[in-house]
Amino acid sequence: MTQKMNTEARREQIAGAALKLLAERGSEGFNIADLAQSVGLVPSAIYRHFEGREDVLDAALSVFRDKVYGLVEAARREAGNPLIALELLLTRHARLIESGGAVPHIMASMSAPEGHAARRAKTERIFRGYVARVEALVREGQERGQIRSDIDPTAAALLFAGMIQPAALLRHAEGERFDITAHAAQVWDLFRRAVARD
Amino acid sequence: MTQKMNTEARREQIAGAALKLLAERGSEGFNIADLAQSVGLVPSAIYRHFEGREDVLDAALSVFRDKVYGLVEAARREAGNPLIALELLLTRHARLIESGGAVPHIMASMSAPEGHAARRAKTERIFRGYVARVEALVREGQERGQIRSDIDPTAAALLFAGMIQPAALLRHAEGERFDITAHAAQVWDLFRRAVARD
DNA sequence: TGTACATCAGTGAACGCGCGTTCACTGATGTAC
DNA sequence: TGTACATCAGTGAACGCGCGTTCACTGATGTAC
Repeated sequence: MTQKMNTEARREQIAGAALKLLAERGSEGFNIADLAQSVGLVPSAIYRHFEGREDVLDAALSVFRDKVYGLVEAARREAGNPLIALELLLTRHARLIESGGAVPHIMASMSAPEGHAARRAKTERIFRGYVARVEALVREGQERGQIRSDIDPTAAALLFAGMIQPAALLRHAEGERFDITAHAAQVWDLFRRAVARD
Repeated sequence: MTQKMNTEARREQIAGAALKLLAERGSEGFNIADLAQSVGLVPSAIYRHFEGREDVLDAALSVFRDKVYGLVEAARREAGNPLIALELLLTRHARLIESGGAVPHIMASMSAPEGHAARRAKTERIFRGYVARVEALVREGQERGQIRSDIDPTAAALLFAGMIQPAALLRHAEGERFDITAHAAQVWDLFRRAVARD
């Protein structure tokens, strides 16, 4: 028998493993049997800690949310100003995708209309929260005079969010041959030229 | 009994209906029973015209490809110059999403790693073909002096592809309240400023 | 133009696989005395 | 510190539903004569 763990620790472990599987295979390919195996358990053991598949997905989404929001916070904290924070954030997104984080893929897969309505709603809430945080950075940049004041912060934030999305798809398609970090740098130049003052 | 049709006509009809369902529900939510019902047939009748579910999805992807490539061609043909062609293309993407075309959603759903490898490969090929066409427009713009020559056409094309993607997600989340056409106009301003000469 | 026949799209019942979920049981862990 | 007991995480067999797929049959359509 696999080593026992108290249910809180197990929940966290399972939710983390679920997010990893989700990134690799999407919500359609995600199944309880593989999840259980990835943490060294038997499928039925999952039900000691979660009510069911949907409950696991919900927990994985929470882990995802904390991770992504944490990325924004870290960038804001570490950078001296909003524009550099955005650049740093983009670089880290690129790195996350490179290491298999598959952020856009998770977003798309979880917000797909086939799933439970609650799951979709939560995914969309997470996305809106992300956009709102980027928007706040843009506003701050405007106040500090780094970003042109005639720009709509929402539009800029959505453009920012879209910068890595297509690249992630290409990355999947072409694998190693596609250099996502180099791409991020080039697209950042374009973005900067679009929004920066001067 | 439903009116008989020759198999070629039925195939086209079914493939079109499949694409519509795909846009509404994603590949996970797509099932043979609903597809059959949407064309007024019984599930088993689908197998008169297709080898199986995967074959239907393949046909739907072909319809999708022709539709999207057709959009690019039309924009190029109707516009006087590359920059206007891109603007026109963006507007039409926005309109397509508004009317439920769900382009980004189909891309994401069909390229998800859970499906048949062949299906994923085809989706990625379609996407690359799309990017290549936009890239060609960018190059043409550079030759004509409309677009700055120090810009990497691939980066510009990928940025272009990303412009409507996040908006599509928000559109799903917020529904009518989110004006995708207005968003497209704002983001176009940003894009134009990033790539246009002067 | 009318009749006989072949073809083939559409039907509905049945099958079977995958997979999420349940349940009675086990045995490890930690607590009470 | 040692023993008895309660708790609870982990197990494996079994169930059942959804859904893609098969198959023998039907009857409409179009062609040959």
